[in-house]
Amino acid sequence: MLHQSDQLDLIYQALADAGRRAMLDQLSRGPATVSKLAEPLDMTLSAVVQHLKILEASGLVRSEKLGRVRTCRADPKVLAMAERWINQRRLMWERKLDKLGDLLASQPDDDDSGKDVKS
Amino acid sequence: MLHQSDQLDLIYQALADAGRRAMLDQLSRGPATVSKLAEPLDMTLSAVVQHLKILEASGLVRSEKLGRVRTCRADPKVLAMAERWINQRRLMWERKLDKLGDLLASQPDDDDSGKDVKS
DNA sequence: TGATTGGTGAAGCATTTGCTTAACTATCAA
DNA sequence: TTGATAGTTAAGCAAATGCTTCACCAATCA
Repeated sequence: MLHQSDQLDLIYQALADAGRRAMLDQLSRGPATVSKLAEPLDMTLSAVVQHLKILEASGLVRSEKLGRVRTCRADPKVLAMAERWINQRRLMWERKLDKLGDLLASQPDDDDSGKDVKS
Repeated sequence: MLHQSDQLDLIYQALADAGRRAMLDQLSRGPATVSKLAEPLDMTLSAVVQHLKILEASGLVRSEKLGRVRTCRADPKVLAMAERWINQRRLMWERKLDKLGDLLASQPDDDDSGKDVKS
C-alpha cells in the first residue's frame, strides 16, 4: 500500500521531465502504442519504455498488451490528485494574502515598514 | 528568460520531494525564517538551505534577508502555473472519456472489436 | 569586546536518473 | 519457416540529487 506522500513523490517526479510531459500530452488526446508515443521524441524506443515505466509507477498511465502491441492511456484520477494538492495550498495562501491586503487597506496610511506585503 | 517548459521542469522537480512539500505547506500558512522552516524537518540546516535554493530556483518561493534573518514566502502565481498545466490535460482527457462513454452508450450492444475509436 | 545566533558555501560521497547500445523474446504475415 | 515488427531487458556510463560535515561570515547580545 502506497502512502499518499510517496505517490505524490512519484507523480511530481514523473511530471518533472519535458519528455514525459509530452507523452502525457499525447495521451491526453487519446490512447497510443509505445512506438506511436516514441515517434515525436528524439530518443530510442528503449528510453521511451523507461519513461513509460516511471509514468506507470506513478499511476498516471496504465497500459495493456494485446498481441505484440502495448496500448497506453492516461488516468485522470491520479492527475486530479496532484492537482488537488497544489490547489489546496494555493487557495490557502491566496486567502492569507487577501486577508493581509484587507488588513492593510483598513489601516489608514501608516508607515508599515518591516511589514511589506509584496515587493 | 526561462522557457515555460524549463520552468515546469523546475517546479515539478521541486514538488517531487516530501520535505520540500512540507516546507511549502508551512509557508502556505504564512512566511517563515529559514530556521523555523528547518525546525520540524529531520535534517541539518545546511540541507534545508539547499532545498530552499531549489524552491527559489523554481519561483515557488521568494525570500529576503533583513539583518541576519532570511524570511521566506511562497508565490501563488507560480503554483497556479503548475496547476494549470495539469488541469488542462486532465480536462482534455476527461472530455475524451466522456465522449467515448456517450458513443458506447449510443451504440446498441455491438461487438466493436478492432474498431478503436481514435488511433 | 568576545560569544552566540542565523545563515552560507564548499567538499565529499552514495544513490538515482536518463540515456545509450546490444542482445533478446514474442507476435504476425508470407 | 523465415523475416519483419513491437517491445523488453541488461549493462554501462555521465550527470544530477540529497544528504553530511566543516569552515566561515555577519548581526546581535552580554
